[in-house]
Amino acid sequence: METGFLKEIIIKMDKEKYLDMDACSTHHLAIRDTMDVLSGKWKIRLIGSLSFGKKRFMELIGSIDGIAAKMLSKELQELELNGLVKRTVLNTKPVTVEYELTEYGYSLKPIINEMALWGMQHRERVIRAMSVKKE
Amino acid sequence: METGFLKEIIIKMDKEKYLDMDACSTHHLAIRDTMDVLSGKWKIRLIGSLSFGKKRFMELIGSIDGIAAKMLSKELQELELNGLVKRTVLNTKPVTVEYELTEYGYSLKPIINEMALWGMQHRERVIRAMSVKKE
DNA sequence: CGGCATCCAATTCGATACTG
DNA sequence: CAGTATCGAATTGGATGCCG
Repeated sequence: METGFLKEIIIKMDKEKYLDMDACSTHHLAIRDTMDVLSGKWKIRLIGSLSFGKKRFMELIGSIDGIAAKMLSKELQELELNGLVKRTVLNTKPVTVEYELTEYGYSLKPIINEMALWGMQHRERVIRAMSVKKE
Repeated sequence: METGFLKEIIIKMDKEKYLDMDACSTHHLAIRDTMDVLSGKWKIRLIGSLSFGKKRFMELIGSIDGIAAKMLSKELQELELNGLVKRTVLNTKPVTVEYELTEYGYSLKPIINEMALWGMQHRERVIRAMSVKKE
């Protein structure tokens, strides 16, 4: 887990990115990076939940309806790999683990706000289109 | 295809979204909407390519290295369903089809810029972490 | 409690062949 | 030219059980 953070990303770099830029759009690699970091069924909700403060593993399971332990574990690890989340093991018995957003995690705020704004506008647009369709 | 635009989104609405908001993060549904619209292996590159102007189907295949006709067709349809891309069939023989970004498509610009910015910073962060690791 | 291993289902992606 | 159809591979997500 020590070197995993780098290893995984290096693999991605070598595999299909960072080398085959075309002239059409020079930013799509960086955009994909961002999308990849946020991709996964639960990551947005996870970040949302942690944005209100530290939470333990079971608290997260309770606060995110429908998530299974395996997925929670997996997506937390991915967020941790990318430095967005900090994991702290507490000296209790049985073990307790606390998760929290890092400062770097909070740096996603502008993007997330942009996406929330556009998503809301998009939904309104869809609903408007629906009511037009009905007439 | 006439009603598909609405139908697909309505299905999504009924299935798992728009109803189960929790108190933790009230925006994650809208954020997911945005992510869903941009998800897919080629959509970002497609938008990037079309941001330089109209292109025909074969031009897109030529400008986006590695994409197969099936995927191009599929992702163009999804973008069209969401109103981001306009499709025009020209009266030629054989048929020619032109694709272009709509005004609405260009409304993604703030998000895409935000994501490109964060993605670049993230990559720099990773590279910096790598060189630290080497020492 | 906080996971991991295993197995299974669903979705996504790609290669190839075919059509008006 | 601009697709569709079909098949198969790969990735992703979920259910269950085990373990320290």
